[in-house]
Amino acid sequence: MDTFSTLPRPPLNYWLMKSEPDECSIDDLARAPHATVPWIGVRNYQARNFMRDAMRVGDGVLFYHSSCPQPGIAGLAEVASTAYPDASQFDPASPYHDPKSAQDAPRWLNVDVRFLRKTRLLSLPEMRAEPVLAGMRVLQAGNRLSITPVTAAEWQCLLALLEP
DNA sequence: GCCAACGTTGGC
DNA sequence: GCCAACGTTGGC
Repeated sequence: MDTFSTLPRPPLNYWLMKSEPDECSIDDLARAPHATVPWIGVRNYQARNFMRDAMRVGDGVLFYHSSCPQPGIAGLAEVASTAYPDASQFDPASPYHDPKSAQDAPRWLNVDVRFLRKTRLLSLPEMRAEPVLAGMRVLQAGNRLSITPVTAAEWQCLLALLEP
């Protein structure tokens, strides 16, 4: 019997995180140093709060390709850090520059995301065909939130669909 | 290019 | 604090 199995342990969470493949594709993530990228550029308070308040190291991440010819889930990743100030908000040369954010009170945060593996491209129509996934935010019309929570049931269903 | 959805801005 | 106008996202 595993002695450690009785120790209290915070449950992991699951997330879907959108990335435009022109900006950072699943292949870009795989090739990044340590196969890890800082998830910079989030400028939405709800998405920021997910990173700040709910993400833990080791949380599962569905890497989603958005605004591209074949939108859908392209790979699996994991949360590799807790949230810390997003440096790009203070860089005037960055498209993510926020002149209203102060150095001593950073408005925007990011976590690091680490590559786990590429999957086949799981398309939106395929996801819509699964009743278990019907409630996913990414399937709702007009959804713009770039980070959304995924339930354990949705996660299990998606992993099964992604089996090679 | 269209358009639905939704966050942000700014006048009052 | 309200709310109309505007801008952005993002699938189709």
